[in-house]
Amino acid sequence: MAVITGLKIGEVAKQTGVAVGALRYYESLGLIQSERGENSYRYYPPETVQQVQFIKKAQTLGFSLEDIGEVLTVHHQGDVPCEFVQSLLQDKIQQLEAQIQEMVAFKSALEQYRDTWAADQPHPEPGDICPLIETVPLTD
Amino acid sequence: MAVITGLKIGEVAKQTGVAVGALRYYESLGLIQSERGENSYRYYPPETVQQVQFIKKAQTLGFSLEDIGEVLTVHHQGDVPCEFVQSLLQDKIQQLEAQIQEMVAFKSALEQYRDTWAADQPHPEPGDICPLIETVPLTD
DNA sequence: CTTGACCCTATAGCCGACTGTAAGCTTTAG
DNA sequence: CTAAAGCTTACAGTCGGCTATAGGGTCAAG
Repeated sequence: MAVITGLKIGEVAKQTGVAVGALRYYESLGLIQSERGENSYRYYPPETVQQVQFIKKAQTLGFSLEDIGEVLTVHHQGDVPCEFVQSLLQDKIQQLEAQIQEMVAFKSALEQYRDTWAADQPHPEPGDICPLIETVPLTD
Repeated sequence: MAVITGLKIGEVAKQTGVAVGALRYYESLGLIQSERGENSYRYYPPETVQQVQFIKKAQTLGFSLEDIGEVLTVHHQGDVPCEFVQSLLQDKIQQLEAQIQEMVAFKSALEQYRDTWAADQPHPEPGDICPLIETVPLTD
């Protein structure tokens, strides 16, 4: 009879700083694995601590849990997923750049409104709620 | 007997380009109001079209429906909410600026990783999933 | 033997702005 | 008259990464 060894979920939580509920969530997504004891407790192999830290590090880089799952899939296939990670990272950088550009443009637009409105109030028309906002065009 | 007149929800939807479900949602938040017929249909006064367009314009400026609700509250109190709108706008601009700065810093960090990793692969240690990501520090 | 710390499952809630669905009335066009 | 279009309520689902809760079982210390 194989005695089940390993870390209980609270120990993994303590060693990684990740909440117990989050760990169960990771497991539900297949990011980590456990063996079950007769008490139905989860017992994690010691390397789980490293794996959870890996997840945290990847999150630091802006990777979603889904991204991380794909990286781990590549890993489980016996490959070193570094190339894949690099392409994901490049994607993230490009998405970030695009978002930044959008936000900068949007901020400029808002500043334009702010400055125009500071200069002079538009003449209100009947039915207006705020004559300032009424000057904003409808973008269907 | 007062005959109930006004626009049915589908007509408002057609004239504003806002989905019927969204209009009902706005009404549930108190952003627009209707009278009910005996058939329990909503009948909107004609100015609802303008009000919905106002909501769309305010959304264009990045205002949440909650923000817009506050603006409308000021309006219903009989005040012209332009000053309030201007202060909201200024807040949005500042939040946006802060977010942009964060994203720029984050992007730089990612580019640093990308460039470092392009230069040379770190030497893998046993248990590593991706030796690249293992170089990322844990930020508890 | 009891108490408290720990574990389990299953479910709901959060954030925002909706969309989609089911089941059932009402109105309108032909 | 009938069928389609339009309206109603009420609720579930979406997105991501969790947290929180209820109602239990298990385990270690004193």
